[in-house]
Amino acid sequence: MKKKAVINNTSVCQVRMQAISDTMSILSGKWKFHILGTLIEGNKLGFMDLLREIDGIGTKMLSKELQDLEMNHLVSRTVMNTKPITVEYAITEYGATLSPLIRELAKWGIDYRQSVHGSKGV
Amino acid sequence: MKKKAVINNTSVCQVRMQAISDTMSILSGKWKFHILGTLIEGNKLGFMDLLREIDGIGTKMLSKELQDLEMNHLVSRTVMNTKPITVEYAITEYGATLSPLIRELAKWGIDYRQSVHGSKGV
DNA sequence: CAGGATCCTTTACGATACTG
DNA sequence: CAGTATCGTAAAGGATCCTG
Repeated sequence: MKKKAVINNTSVCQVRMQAISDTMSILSGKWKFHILGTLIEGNKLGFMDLLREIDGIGTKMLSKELQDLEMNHLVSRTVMNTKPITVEYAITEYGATLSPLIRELAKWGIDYRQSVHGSKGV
Repeated sequence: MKKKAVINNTSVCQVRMQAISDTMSILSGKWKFHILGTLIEGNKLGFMDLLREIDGIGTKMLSKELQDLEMNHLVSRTVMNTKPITVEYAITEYGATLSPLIRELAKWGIDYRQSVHGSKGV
């Protein structure tokens, strides 16, 4: 009985850790959350729009991260028929399932600032 | 009018990006979510317990990440009066505020597996 | 405009061995 | 048991320049 409980708990942990690893690997790096968050706000943005909105990112990182996100079906990429060509990036329906996570991430960060500013410790 | 709206939106974005950066920097690295998740499940674990539960981590990373987390008041460290000494790590009340975030992270990872296995694409 | 190619620096991480 | 010290590798990220 006890042994079984431990085994179950262990496997539950394994599942959680695997899931967290998956999410982290897909959203790894310094910029993906910023890109996704920006695309969730204002849908349909050009490469340059993103470059301007996301403070500090360069063209190399932006294009690389966008490719990663596109590969995982989190953002869509549409080449417009203009001259010179422009590209529109947008969040996909699937990518939008990350909204709660990103909201939590931002919320916690804001609360953190408050807890550091507001009181002394903690 | 229009200009003001844009400015507001921009500053809202800046706040979000700052918040996300804060959270990411505090929870950076490969292991912090795993450590926190493990401590949230079973409270009060020893160094070796964590080493066993968290698959793949080594002593160096574990001790370093635990120090980071302790500095940010997310976990507590208690040296027990045993011989040889043992140490108990636990999640703090403040660290527990990360539960929703970690749950979301794990949930999304699980859903992701499902969407990859279940159907072909997306 | 959108991005690829190149080069370079920094950091993260891991393995191993050692200590109170 | 609970770490620290040392060493080495790999990956991430940034700056700059170039192209269709």
